[in-house]
Amino acid sequence: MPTPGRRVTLRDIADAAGVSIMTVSNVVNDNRARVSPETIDRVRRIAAELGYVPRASARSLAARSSRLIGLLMPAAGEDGLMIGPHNVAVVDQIERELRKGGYHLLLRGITDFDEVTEALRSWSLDGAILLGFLDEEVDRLTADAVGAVRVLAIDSYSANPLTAGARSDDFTGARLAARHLLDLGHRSVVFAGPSFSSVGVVHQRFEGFRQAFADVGVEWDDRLVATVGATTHAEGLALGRRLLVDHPETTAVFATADILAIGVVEGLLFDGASVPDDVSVVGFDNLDLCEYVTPKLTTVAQDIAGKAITAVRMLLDSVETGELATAAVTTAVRLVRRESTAPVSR
Amino acid sequence: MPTPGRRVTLRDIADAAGVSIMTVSNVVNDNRARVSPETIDRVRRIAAELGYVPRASARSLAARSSRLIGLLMPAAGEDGLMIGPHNVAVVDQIERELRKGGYHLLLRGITDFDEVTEALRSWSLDGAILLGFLDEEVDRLTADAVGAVRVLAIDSYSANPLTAGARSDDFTGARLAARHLLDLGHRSVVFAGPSFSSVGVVHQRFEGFRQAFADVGVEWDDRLVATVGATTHAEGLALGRRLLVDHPETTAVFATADILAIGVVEGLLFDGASVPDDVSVVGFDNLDLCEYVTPKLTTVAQDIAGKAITAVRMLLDSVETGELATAAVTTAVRLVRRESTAPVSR
DNA sequence: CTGAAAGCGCTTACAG
DNA sequence: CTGAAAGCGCTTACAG
Repeated sequence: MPTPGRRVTLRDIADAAGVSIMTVSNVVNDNRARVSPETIDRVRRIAAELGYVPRASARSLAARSSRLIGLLMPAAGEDGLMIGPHNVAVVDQIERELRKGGYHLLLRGITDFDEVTEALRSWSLDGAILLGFLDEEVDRLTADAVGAVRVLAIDSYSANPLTAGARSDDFTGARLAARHLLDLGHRSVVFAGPSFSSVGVVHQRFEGFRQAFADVGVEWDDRLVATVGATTHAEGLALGRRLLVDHPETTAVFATADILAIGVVEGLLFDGASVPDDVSVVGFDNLDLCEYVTPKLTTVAQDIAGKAITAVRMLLDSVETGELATAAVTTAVRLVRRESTAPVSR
Repeated sequence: MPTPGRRVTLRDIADAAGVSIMTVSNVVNDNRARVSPETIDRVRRIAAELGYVPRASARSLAARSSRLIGLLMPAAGEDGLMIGPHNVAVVDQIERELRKGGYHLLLRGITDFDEVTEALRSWSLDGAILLGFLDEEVDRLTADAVGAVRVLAIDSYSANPLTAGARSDDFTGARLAARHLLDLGHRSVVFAGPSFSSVGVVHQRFEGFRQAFADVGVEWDDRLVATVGATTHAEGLALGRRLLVDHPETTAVFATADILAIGVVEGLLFDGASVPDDVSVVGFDNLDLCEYVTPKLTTVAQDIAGKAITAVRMLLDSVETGELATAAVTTAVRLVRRESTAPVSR
């Protein structure tokens, strides 16, 4: 039983076992080679009896390593930080993978990118994962700013060598989606997504989309880009409603996110168009949601778990070996055909 | 500029400013009364120049307080920890509210409830929030297990005085939903939800549901309880498909979660029934998803943000005053009418 | 208003 | 295989 009022320390165990503090430390840290088996057993038993839990702060201070990994995400003032189901799945996987490796996760919303330095240093993080930042923000991260903390960005196309991480094969995903529509006979295909000047992911998807047209030797009309202010259901809805007004010849839409695609579908239906009979729609992400809506959404599936797990492994490798990852790792994507796409009928 | 290779400490600032470490400490911690204005200015300036960031581990070790709050959630082996959009919204709000208060969030999945003790102690957490545990697990938490850590449970009906937290008014929510259906003329209303022997939230919803029938003097047939193994779309779908076989007289369903309700709707539609013409369906939570499905789901809206913010405030109050909250706080709910409910037609 | 000293609980060379 | 000592970077009484 722990002494009431005070927590059990190495000292208590050392006294009870008649050994030095450092021997107890060696046992607790599994430096087996340095202690005799009998001592290990005795110390172990006493530690368990006393309900010993090491103080992470003391450990962290003395060892200059915290086994603490930060997960940093942009946080808008009032909107909070989870920018939708995709990131939720990523966070989920990251937490589990870290826990498996004996690390803890510090979750931190970042309002101003300059807070990153403070966030990285205050808890002596061993490493940090950047999720959801713009490439240009990631670019700005200097060796000075990160100090000894290993940093890795997910879904980033920044060339910053400090942050090489994991991302999906966005180029191929969009190419598959567009090719699917082309194979169904569609030629007037709208590309719907946020402005991609600063978002590498969207830019890659745009390039993959165009590549599919080049692959089959079809000219694509640049005017069929539909830019949305944000990747939201509401923006998709608005886009869907004006789509056949702005571009009456449209027979298909590729949206850079499921949530956007679902809004587009609803907007089209709202004004009497039929999906997929009049217009086919393809999304990106393969959220659970795709199965719940009518028609079920054809989309590009990312291997979110694979991406997150890869990121964590890269980071922990880097933390444990001291070496930086040399290049970003790309995880596979695949097309998932459902009910929102059909052969062109016009 | 920080000395390369070594982080700036109080010592560095003290030397540069020609004062003692503890004076710097006082400045950094805003103990203004104890230092002259000129000294404060000088120390501040030097600290900023040097890019000083306090080491949280050293601070935590010395001060016996960490400004670190744990968020503990059940984690299934392979399924990860986020049990759906509701908890996501809660996590989001909690993180922001903690950050506003100058605290950090440690996110931790719990595989075995006994890990809670270790989780609470290792990082010298100032407090912890329990999200998604069973009442019986919360019941088991002893003063010994929590030690000096303030603990608070969200959505718990455990009577454990150590964990009094915040929850929605589940009773009233279900009562409103059932009353809505009764007002539309429905009498054969199925109650669909997980087994509620051990889940207080579901139990409360069941009681509120029955209260609505009592309110209007209508007898409710106990056989209309449909128990699902888990609150998932798949379980809802299966339930929806067998509903009119098992209970042909059913004209309405109240499900304890939106995701379940949406599955039920799809199951009903799949077998040719119409929603709401043949069967009305009401959910619970008011997820964004309710707006995306067809028909849009009538549901009970929880004030998720309010619940999360209340929880954080209660916890920080308790941490800062040293006093335990005396009772759980209940946040308001309201009925949101959409397209999945209509007057009874049979 | 300011400082010297002790201590928070651990790990890390180093010596035996 | 085991231990004494120093130190990680901070805060906390205490004394002036």
